[in-house]
Amino acid sequence: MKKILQIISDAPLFNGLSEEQLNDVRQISVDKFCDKGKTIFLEEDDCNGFYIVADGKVKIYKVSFEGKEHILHIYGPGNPFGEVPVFAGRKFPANAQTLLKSHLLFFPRTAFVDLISKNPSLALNMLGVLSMRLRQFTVQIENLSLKEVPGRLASYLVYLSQEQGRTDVVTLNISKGQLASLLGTIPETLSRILTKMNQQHLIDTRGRNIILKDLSGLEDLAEHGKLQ
Amino acid sequence: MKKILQIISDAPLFNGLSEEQLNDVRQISVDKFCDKGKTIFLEEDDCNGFYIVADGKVKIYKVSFEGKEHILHIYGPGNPFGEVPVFAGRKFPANAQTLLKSHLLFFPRTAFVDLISKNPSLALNMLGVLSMRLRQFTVQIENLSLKEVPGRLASYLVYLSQEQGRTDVVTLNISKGQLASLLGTIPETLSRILTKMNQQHLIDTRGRNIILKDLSGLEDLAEHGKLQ
DNA sequence: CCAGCGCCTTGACTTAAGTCAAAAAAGCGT
DNA sequence: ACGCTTTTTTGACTTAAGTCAAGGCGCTGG
Repeated sequence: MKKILQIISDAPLFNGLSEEQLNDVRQISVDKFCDKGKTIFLEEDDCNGFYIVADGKVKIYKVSFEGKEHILHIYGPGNPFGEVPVFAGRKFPANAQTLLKSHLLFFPRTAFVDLISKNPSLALNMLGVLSMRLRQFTVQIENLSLKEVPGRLASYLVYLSQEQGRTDVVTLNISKGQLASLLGTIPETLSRILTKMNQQHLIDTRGRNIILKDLSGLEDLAEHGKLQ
Repeated sequence: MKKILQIISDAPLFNGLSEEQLNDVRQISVDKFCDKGKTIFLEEDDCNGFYIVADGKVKIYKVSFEGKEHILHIYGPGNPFGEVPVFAGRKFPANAQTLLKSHLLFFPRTAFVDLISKNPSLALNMLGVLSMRLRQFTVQIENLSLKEVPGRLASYLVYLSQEQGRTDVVTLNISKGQLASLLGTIPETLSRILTKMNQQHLIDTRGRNIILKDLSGLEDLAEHGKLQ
């Protein structure tokens, strides 16, 4: 297990804080260990703080009335989540559950707000985090409403390629079922589209490894939003 | 034209600031007057500040490769927009255009960041604004991916009913074409669904006035996401 | 090595919603 | 009130993607 102070100082949210400020942050943090599949909070739950993933993986998701699930984010080490109700409204806007055995840091609301009030750079960091989220949501909404599923998948593959720094092959770090939910579709549809992309020599799927045979073709598809 | 200081002190973003702080805010604001249909900024434009609507109406929207438009927000007096790149990334994530002749206040990036650093309550207000936006986006994504168009329309009508404080009738303050774009669909589809809702005695459309004949039916539809 | 289980794929079918085209209705300035 | 534009509606048709059901693949553990 990494030292807590190390985890905190590695998190982008606390970037550029002084040793002393980092220690203040550490003081208010509370450890929380969760097994795989543990629900951390549910939409509409009252919130008294937010979390940072120290280790493991967490999904943030919405569920429809019929029980269909749409994954909004999957967060790994260093990522904060559940901050929205700290600053507005008090209730979580979505659900959170661990995908792996995880170690979380919990930051109580009032203590954290105090800290922010005293540290302008922490406030600016948090504004940066929320702004990045808004940017990502903007892209997600664009994808959902202006692109078809093949375009969304292509966007995701291009994103993975940048994320993983490779132009030849990418590795999915989630199951295809979860990927379908992240793209706003269902496993059957995703599977059919992967098959089509194989046929068109855009990619070559080898389980969770996807060989990018035509990256510029994928970029095109991500841009235009339609297959063929 | 309302006095600028009045506009500023009425905006939620500057809620609870002292007289002196409000004056500081005023000092850095720059007036901008726009005709109807004026593009304020385009996605990917470099940003050197954000805006608040003093008077008029502004749409924030994305455009697909084929030119199809999806409206993300429509903002009226008191609403800030274009804040994301002030705190992260520097480029606007979407486009902004006036829907009416409008009066905007522009806040230059560096001066505003200075102000925030000195005023913790301003920082917290801004965190609140961004958090509310994230909450709204979460709902939008839920609507787009987990509900069908009738469900989204019902949600919007219920929202309008709360907004306007009436349970009997609501008034659209945008055209049906714009509403279609806001709901992530096209005018033809929206028109057909309005007709269906009329037939099912959920509503009665009278131009831009919509009589809510069965509000609990609409709430049901908004929840379940399917018509019939 | 095989059984059993979850994950993924495939097939046949249904359906919500988009496209294209045209008509009807509503605004708007003169 | 008139002619003009813009917005909204309607109809016929196409299509992307969802549903339901069955089968295959690849694990892990006995």
